[in-house]
Amino acid sequence: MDFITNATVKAVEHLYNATITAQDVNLQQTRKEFEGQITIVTFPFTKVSRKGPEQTGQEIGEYLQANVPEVAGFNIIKGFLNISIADSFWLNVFKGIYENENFGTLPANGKKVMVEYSSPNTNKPLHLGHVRNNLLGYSVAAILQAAGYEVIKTNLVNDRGIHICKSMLAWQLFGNGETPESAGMKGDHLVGKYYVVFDKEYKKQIDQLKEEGKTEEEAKKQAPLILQAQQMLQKWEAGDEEVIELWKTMNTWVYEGFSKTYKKLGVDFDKYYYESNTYLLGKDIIEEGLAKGVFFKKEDGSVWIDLTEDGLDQKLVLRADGTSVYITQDLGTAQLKYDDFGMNESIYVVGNEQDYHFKVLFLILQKLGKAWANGLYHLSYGMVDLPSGKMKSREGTVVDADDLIAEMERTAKEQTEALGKTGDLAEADKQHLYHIIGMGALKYFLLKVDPKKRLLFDPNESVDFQGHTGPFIQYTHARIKSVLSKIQNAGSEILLPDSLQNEERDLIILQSQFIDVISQAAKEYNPSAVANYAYELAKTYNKFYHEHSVLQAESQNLVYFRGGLSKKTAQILSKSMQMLGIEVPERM
RNA sequence: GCACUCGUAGCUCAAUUGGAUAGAGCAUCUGACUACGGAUCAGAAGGUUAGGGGUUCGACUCCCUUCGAGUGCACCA
Repeated sequence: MDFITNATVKAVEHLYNATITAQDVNLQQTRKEFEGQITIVTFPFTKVSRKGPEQTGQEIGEYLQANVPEVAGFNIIKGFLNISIADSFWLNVFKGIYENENFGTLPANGKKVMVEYSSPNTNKPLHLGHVRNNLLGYSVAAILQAAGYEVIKTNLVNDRGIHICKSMLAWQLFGNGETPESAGMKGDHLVGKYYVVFDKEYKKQIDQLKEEGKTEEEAKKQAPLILQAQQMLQKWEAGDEEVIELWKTMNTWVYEGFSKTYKKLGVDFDKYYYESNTYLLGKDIIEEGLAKGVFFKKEDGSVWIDLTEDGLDQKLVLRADGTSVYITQDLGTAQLKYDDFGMNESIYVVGNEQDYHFKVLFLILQKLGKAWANGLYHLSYGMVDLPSGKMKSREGTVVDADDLIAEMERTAKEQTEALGKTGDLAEADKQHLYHIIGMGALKYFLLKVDPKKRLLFDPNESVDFQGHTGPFIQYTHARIKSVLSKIQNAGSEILLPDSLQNEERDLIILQSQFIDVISQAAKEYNPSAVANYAYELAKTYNKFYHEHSVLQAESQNLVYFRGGLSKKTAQILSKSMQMLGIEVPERM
C-alpha cells in the first residue's frame, strides 16, 4: 500500500505546501461497516491544513481520486478518509499471489538465529508448562525460518545437580532395582516417581525432627536424606564411578521417555547442550571481567558485579570458594554457543519467573563488551495455571504431557467418529488423523494466546474443537481440498473476472497481508499473530464459501478463478499452521 | 518491604502499537442442510476495558494513584 502513502504525502505537499514523511501517514484497514478498503486518518494533517478533519479529508480524497488511477472512490466519516480501490488492482494483487508458488516464504536475509527451548530437568517427566515452552520454541523457530533466517534449534538439558541426586537417591533406597521394563513405565515417569518419593520421605524426616524440638529450618538442613543427597552430588562432582554409573543409567531412562514425548509433540533440535558439560564454564569470563574492572572481588574472595546504577542490585558471579553459580554457567554457555555458531541473534525461551536473571545476564555480557550481546533476547512467557493454582511437580499437582496428549487424541477420535466421514480410511491413517487433530486443538489452544500472558487451563473442561480452534482451521483446509478435487481440468492459467464480489475481495485482501503477518510475528517472536491470522482467513473463506458457489459458478472461468482463490487460501492456511507446528489433513 | 508483570462480555482470548460505535469463540436463545464437507454459516443477548484522576482532537493502549492477582528479591539451578 506504499503507493497510497506516497500519494498522500504528495497530496499534503501539493494542497498545503507542507512537507510530511511517510511515517505521518496513518493507514489502516477500513472497518467492515464502511465503504472502502483502506482508511487514512486525517487528524495528523489538520495542523498543516489548518482546516477541520472532514474538509482536509475531502481535499485529500479528491486529490487522490484525480491523481491515483487505482483510487475508485472515497468517503469521509468523522475524520477518517475511506478509500475504495478499484477491483482491477485487487485482481492484479491476486494474480501476483497466485503465480508465486513460494508465496509466504521470505527471501533469505543472511542472518543466523539460535532458538534455545525445552531445556528440561532430567528428574521428572514433562508437564503442561513444558509443553507450552516446547510449542512456543518450535513455532518461533519455524516463523523465523519462514521470515528468511537460518535457524538453529538448541536444547540445554539440565542433567545434573541436587534435584537429580534426589531421584537417584530415592531409587537407590526404595527402588528395589525397579526399571522401566519391570515397572512397565516410561523412563521419565519412573524417575519422576522417585523424585516424588524423595520429597515424601524427606518431609517425614523433617516432621520427626521437628517433633524432637528442632526448628523448621534446622530440620530441613539436618534431615538425613538431604545430607545424603548432598553427599551424592559431591561424589558425582568427584567422578565417583558408582554414582556416575547410576546417573548415566537413570538419565538414559529419562531420555528414552523424553524422545517419545518430543516425537508426539513434533518438536526437534539441531544441537543439544548438557549442563554436566557446561557447569564449569564461565570462570575465564570472570577473569576477563575482573581484568576489565567490570567485576570486583570482596575480601572473602567472592566475585560480584555492581548493577545499582542500572537500577538492579549487586549480584554474585563467583562463590568465595571459587565455584560457579547459576549465572556463571550461563555466562560461559552464552560464550560457548556464540563460539560454536556465531549467530546474529539468540533467543532464550524461558518462563517469566527468570526475567530478572536474564536482565542481569544480558547486562553483564554487554558490560563485558561482547558485541553479540545485543542480539540476545529472553522470550519470556507466562506460566500455565490450573484452576487450583500453580503446578508443582513435587506435589504431583501437574497436568502430565503424555496424559494430556493421549487425552487429546482420544477426544479427537470420538469427535471424528461421531461425524462418520472417515470410516473408509485405513486403521493406521485413522490413528494418524486423530493425532493430527488432537494435537492441532492443543497446539492452537496454547499458541493463540500472547506468549507473555499467563494462561489458564482447566483439565475438567476439554479443549474445544469448534469455533476459534485448530480443528476449525484444519477443517477449512480439508473442505477446500475436497472442493478442489472436484474441479475438472483445472489448468494453472486462470482468467480474471471483471469485478469482484465482496467476499472475494475480502479474501484477496487478507491473503495479501500474509507476508506482513510473518514479518511481524518474526519481529515480535509471537506465534499468536500467525494463529489469529489463520483463523481470520479460515473464517473469511467459510463465509465466501457459504455465499458463493465454486463448482456451480456462473461461468467456467469463474469456476477456475474461485478455485484458484480457494487453492491459495488452502496453501496459506497450511503454511500458517506449519509455522505453529500443526499439520493440516486432506480429509477429516 | 522493594522490583517486575498483569487486570477487557459469565468463561477463554482479540483489538492494525494513540484512532471510528472495544471485536471473536465457548456457553445461552433463534434461524439455515433431499449438502461444491453443518468440525459450517446467519442472527439475538452479553461491556462504566478493576476504581479514580491526568495528558490528547482522540486513551483498553501513555503518566499518576488506589485496589486485586502473579512472579522475583539464595554463595539453588
